[in-house]
Amino acid sequence: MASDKEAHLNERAQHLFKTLVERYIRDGQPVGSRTLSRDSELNLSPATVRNVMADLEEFGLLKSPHTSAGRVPTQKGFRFFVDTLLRVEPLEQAQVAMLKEHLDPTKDRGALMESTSALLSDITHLAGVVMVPRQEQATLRQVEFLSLSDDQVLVILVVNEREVQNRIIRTGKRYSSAELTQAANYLNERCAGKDLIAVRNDILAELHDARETMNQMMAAAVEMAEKALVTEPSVESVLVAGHTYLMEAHELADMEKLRRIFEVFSEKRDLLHLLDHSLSAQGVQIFIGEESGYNALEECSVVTAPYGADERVLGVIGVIGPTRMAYDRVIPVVDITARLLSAALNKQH
Amino acid sequence: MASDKEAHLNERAQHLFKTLVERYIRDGQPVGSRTLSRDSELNLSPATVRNVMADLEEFGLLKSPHTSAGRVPTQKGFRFFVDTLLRVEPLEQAQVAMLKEHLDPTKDRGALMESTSALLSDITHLAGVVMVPRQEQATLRQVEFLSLSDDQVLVILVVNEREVQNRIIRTGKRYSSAELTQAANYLNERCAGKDLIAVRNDILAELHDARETMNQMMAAAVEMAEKALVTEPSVESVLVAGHTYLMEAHELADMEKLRRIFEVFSEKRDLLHLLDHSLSAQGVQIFIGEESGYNALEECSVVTAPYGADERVLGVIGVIGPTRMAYDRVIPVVDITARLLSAALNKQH
DNA sequence: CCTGGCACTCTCCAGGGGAGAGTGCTAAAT
DNA sequence: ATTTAGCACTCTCCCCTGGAGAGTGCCAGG
Repeated sequence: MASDKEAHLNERAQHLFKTLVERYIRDGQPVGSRTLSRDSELNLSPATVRNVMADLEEFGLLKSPHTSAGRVPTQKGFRFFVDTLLRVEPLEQAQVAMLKEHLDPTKDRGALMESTSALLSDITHLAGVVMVPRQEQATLRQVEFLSLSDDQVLVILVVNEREVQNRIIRTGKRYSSAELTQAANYLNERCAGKDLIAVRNDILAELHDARETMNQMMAAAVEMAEKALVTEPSVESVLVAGHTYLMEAHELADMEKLRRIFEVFSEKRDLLHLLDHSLSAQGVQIFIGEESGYNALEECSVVTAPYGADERVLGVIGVIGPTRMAYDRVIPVVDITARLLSAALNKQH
Repeated sequence: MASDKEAHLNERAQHLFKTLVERYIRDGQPVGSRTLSRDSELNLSPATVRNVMADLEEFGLLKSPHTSAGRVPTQKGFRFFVDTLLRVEPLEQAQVAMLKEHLDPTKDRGALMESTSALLSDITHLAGVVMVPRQEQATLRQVEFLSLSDDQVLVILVVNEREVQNRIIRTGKRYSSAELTQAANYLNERCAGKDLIAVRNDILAELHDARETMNQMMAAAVEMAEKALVTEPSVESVLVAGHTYLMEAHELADMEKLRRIFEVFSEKRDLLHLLDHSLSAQGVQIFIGEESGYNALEECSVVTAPYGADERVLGVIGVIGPTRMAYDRVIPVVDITARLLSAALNKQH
């Protein structure tokens, strides 16, 4: 078993492997035995280092691009490095302060999310992504109806204290503005403070149980609430910033590869699906290469962390960059940013 | 004078130039005398064609990448081609139908704008951009206030019939929800149907003229209206779609050029500024290469058209792609799309 | 005024070394 | 038994070269 063998990697091999990966992350070029023997402070001859490297290659942690080109970590190698060798640097105080300043709880949610993705990419020089809260976890605060034309009504929902959603629904008949106000009042009294899902279930139950006993006003309220709440969460639920940083990455210089990566960014569906995996995780999660499940990202890594408020997970933030990224710096950035974002959201009451 | 000389270009030279540009737009490769003599149906020998080409080069309409590589239109050449030689093809009926279907007036404005940029890029295989209406030209329909915390109030503005804006303002004191409702009623009665700018001016005038005679309620209304309306128009006022198409363009294969172009897309300010120029134009406008005023776009062309509703220009749509683009197809697409978008917006009452 | 012919120029590509980097293996040293 | 030095070997990279191909400019003749 490979994992057996890994367990048998002696101290020295691990140390050499670690310095090799660190060197590779710095320079982006295959590391040879001579370089490595100098870099590691073990005073070993290149020949000895070569032997160890051969072993590491055997274990699948290293590979060489070609016969005489030094060695490069494999994906498995990066995984091993991240899991057991990596020691992250704590974030500089100045950067924490900077993050705090920008993640100002008085901003509305949209602005907070924008700032977050921009911050992530600015600090890490990678692409920053933010999955914004899904609507299901939204508490209704107030609802407002406004008649537009014959059969169209504009619905304004205030949810989660400071977030406004609006949508246009088609109703069966024309409602007067008095009727609309009444319906809104009815819903506000009855449902304010409830989760949107709960509201919807209530409404459907009502529709089913008491159809005949409903008065005109309730009927209107029910019809509109039902229509307004079935609308799916807006697809606009992923933000990407700074993808141009990826164009500087030497290992992604191939236009075709890059195009496929950018296409993942445009296809928000895929990105959402990817971030979904991290929703239930505890803290920072790392997907190396193919682990993300997307061919287009086979030379990329994704570092994510969930964020939330009131003990409830709301969404995921993260960073996408070449597999060869400075994990020791990126991980704390994503981690702290998620915490500060959560804190900001928590203060929004 | 160059323009003098251009005027003296005889029929034959113009014809040859036109076919050369068309050929170059098709293939993207320098056109030689032999090819051109075959392509033009003039039955001229390559040698004759060469003489004409030498003249055209003299006029600055053509240039050759190097001694033995055929010729390519210059920016000036493209300008001449577009201005006086180009004959646009009318759009296929199927595509018009497709556009009509997607530009459905029952969508809200945001969705319409999204669709427009997506359609532009899908049809032309270039980057589609849409400048969304600036807020100044917004008619207030209804306003709503909601108390958030001690000194924060959520303001919801319904403008232009079906568009909802919201922002959070800080007030000097805490208002009760009764006060807020009163203030909202006051404003709704007084200002519904007016332009936001006008509303703001009204409010400021009121503040100045009658400070002492104002009652409590009016004071609240005025304070909030003032705060709510000074907020600048959202920076989110440019949409870009399909920029990955540019990665397929052979002449933009250089990563550095491409990065600079993509940076223009990210810096919405620049893009806005560029589109601003077209706001006052009548119909389709074309910027070739440096004419756009951005170095990053020196190998690109921009084709724009303003759109609007009720005789009023609201914004600009357009397409950005390599200078070598199929103008005869792109121009009508941008033109018709702008018209259909305007029509859709007009129907939104 | 057009055309055929011709010398010329320039790119592109394939092939050939040489330099440099790095490896694997073996045999000696510790 | 592990480490090391030495050596042959294998790649890539780069530069050079030479030939093929494409296209040009110019000139002289139709």
